[in-house]
Amino acid sequence: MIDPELIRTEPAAVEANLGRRRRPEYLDLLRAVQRADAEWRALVRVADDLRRRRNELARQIAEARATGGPAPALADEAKALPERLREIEAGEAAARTARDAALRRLPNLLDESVPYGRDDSENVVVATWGTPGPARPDLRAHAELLERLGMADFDRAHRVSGAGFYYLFGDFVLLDLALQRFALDLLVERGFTPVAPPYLLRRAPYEGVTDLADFENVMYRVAEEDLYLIATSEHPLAALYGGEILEEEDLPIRLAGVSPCFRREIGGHGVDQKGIFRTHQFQKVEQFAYVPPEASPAMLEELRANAEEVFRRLGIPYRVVNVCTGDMGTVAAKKYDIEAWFPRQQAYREVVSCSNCTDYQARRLGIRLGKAGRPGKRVPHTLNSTAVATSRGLAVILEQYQEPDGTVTVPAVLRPYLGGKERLRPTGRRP
RNA sequence: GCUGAGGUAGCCUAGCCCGGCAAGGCGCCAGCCUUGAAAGCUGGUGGGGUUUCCCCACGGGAGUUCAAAUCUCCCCCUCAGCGCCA
Repeated sequence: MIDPELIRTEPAAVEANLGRRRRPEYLDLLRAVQRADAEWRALVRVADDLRRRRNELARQIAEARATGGPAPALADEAKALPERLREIEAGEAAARTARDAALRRLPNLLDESVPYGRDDSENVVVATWGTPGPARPDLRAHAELLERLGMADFDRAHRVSGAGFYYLFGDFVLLDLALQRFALDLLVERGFTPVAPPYLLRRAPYEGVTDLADFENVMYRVAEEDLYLIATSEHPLAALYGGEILEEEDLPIRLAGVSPCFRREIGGHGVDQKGIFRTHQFQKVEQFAYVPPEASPAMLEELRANAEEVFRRLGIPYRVVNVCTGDMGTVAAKKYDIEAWFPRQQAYREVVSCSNCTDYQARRLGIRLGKAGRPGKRVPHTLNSTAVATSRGLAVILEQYQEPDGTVTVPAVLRPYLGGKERLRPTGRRP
């Protein structure tokens, strides 16, 4: 949520910033916020005056009763007042509701450094690491490779759960856990606290962390319950301190969430239709940070460096893009994507998303920064970044480390987590 | 799921029966005192506004009333016991 105070004091700057998104409905929403806010503020004054008078009269009547009988003139005025106040209060509530509804639908303000662009094709490459190999037409699609290894069953998963689900078996399950544990250990080394969060959230806190469209398109809702399956552990980690006051000396807070992620909408078909690249369910190790406002740009680079380190140690070439205006979501003010090189596809594909959400989530969640019981609260900034998602992280390993004989070399950094195993081989047995 | 107890400021609590300016403690901030610190003492300690002042804030909402933390109704949440259960 954008700071309403900023909309009052710097309307032109807010309008210019929202304008960069080239979505006229946002400017309409801004005007709706301004209109409702002005109306609300005017009515608050009228209502305050009426309440002051009501309190005066109540006091006088109480005093009069203590000494003698109530003065009739006072009683008449006192009787007439509540109805008028009720009318004003109704208008005040309506204006406030209208303002807040529009305010909550406005996206975050974009950082100055976000490049202008229409869609993801205009994201700007800011770094590359490693050298993409030559085309490898011999490589198998990762889904086919897994089936041949006897380490995944997609057809049966589709039968019992639908497209987008999968069974994994044997050493590949251990590789999944190894990849998570490797990323987690890296983060612990760098001062993060591992967190196993709840996998379902209530609607109210959930509305603080994401935008309404996600409830329609992305999240699974549990029937008969006010609960939603998390789409990423970012969500419970952001909601963790909702309504609380964080103290300066506790920041920065660095959390490493480990959880499954559930998503209804998983995008396109084609080359990825079968397999573990686009799925309704996957595991993710997520970085999350709470920082004072002035520290968020540096923290964004820190999270990005951690995510890059995961892929460097895995030996997987990648590039980093600065996501452009047309590809930005609602919540982030600035976002890097890390795109890993998939040698069979001869393409960079997104494996990490690293966002500075500034004060947008924290304000919606009612998180404040300051001393409990003292005035002068600020709103902290929140940031999040994938460390590794073990759908796509595994998929890229399967392409990068695939051998001509259909086996898969285990990346050296993962071997300690697999009892030193160097290679995934076909089991030759059911499943 | 059943029964009961609760939700008051950053935290803990009183007030609720019987309606009349939300009391107290802890923590925190400042001052006094002190070589320094602690203790002690004094004052302050939420949000908003047109800032000597006013309004709001007792889980949320509606109602009764001149006046609601307090009375009535609806809803939410937490805890405990029981039930069920990996």
